[in-house]
Amino acid sequence: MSGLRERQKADRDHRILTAAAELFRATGYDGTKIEAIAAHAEVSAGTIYNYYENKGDLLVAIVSMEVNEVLAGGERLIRKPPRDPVLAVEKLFAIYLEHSLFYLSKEMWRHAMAISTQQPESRFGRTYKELDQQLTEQVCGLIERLQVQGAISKDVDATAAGQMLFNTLNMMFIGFVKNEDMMLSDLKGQIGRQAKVLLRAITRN
Amino acid sequence: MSGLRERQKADRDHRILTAAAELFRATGYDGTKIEAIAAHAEVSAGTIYNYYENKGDLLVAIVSMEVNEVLAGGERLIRKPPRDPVLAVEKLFAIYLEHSLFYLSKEMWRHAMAISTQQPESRFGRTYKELDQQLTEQVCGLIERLQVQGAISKDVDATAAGQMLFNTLNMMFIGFVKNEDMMLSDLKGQIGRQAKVLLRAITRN
DNA sequence: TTCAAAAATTGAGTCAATTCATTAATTGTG
DNA sequence: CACAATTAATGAATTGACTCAATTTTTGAA
Repeated sequence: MSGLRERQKADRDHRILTAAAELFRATGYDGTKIEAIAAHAEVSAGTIYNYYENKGDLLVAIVSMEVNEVLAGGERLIRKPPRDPVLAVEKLFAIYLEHSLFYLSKEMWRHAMAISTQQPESRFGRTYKELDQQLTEQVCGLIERLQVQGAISKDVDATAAGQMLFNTLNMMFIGFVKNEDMMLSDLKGQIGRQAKVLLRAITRN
Repeated sequence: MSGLRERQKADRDHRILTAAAELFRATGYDGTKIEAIAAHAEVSAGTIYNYYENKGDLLVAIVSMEVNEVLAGGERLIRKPPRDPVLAVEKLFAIYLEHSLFYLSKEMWRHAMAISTQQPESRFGRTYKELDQQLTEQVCGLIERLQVQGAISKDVDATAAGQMLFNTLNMMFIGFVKNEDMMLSDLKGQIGRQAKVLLRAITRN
């Protein structure tokens, strides 16, 4: 198999994605013309549409990389989480947040979020939602794990608590990417403060 | 000085806004061409741009109406809230949610949210953020009120709790407008479930 | 009433994403 | 190797938001 055609395709795909990632970062999402990506990738504008449905679709590939790496990191933590729920959640969220700007700029995140809201039924929207769900499940998983370990009361609705924590993270993260001046440390502080309210209330003492 | 010019301006503004609201609802945001709004309002496309910065700007006027009416409703409740925190929050959120589709369709909400994310520093973005903050403050206000009334423990960080509750509402509402099949009752159920986790934990017994 | 300044409307023009008919490259078969 | 079928690249054409120079309307001072 791996014929010339397939190699060329993979190569073009890679060139397009790389060019897009570079240009989005350098000149912003709106500031990056499809023609510019095409020129950078040494293909024609039309060709890009053979590989991606539309401009926004180019983003989802990058978002997916980001989130998948973050999920893997989270999985490692959950295997043996800190006993203290506040600490455990803090650590999980730190993994998420510290990786969040590795491939994506704040501006790119803003556009990714916006598109996923605008078109929840597009390929982009569905993929984004799936990634979100995986993250939510991971947080719920941590809460359950802590319940099993006896750190959190068994009476608590772990799924509801996990969702609430993830929602809080998500909302604050949205605020973070909307505000260019906000630092990662500010964000962590804000999330920590709110998560504590819930976690203290459900921690067994 | 209610001269001819001013009356004409107010009239045109009204016609444009009405036309936009009608067409957005009927044919969707993307499906509504500026030319169509102009034709409906009996002005030229160019004129619309003397009244609104851009297409999205037309949405913010509608969102503002919606949220301002909702805030007024909330204020009335807070003056004498139900003693039980779960009930009080449930009731406040019900006011918000039941009004939410009065002027705006789900699709319009999706676009409003998307634009406010995409361009947080635009007029639209800033207005949207302000409305959000007012709603958050109202929820925090309710929690404080319940603390004063002795229904919620004084140890609790009322602002953090209020923000967390509003974030939960907001995230679930985003999910609601992203899912055309979801009913208002489903949404209320989901929010109630999550809010209860926090509220039960901080209610004095 | 007249008319110059001020304010507003107009629609043709620009710009960039996306589409699609045409052209070109690759493949597998005889 | 030749060549028909398949697959993919191309760029000119389309579409729709937004701009702006030209034109029209309104104002109010003389």
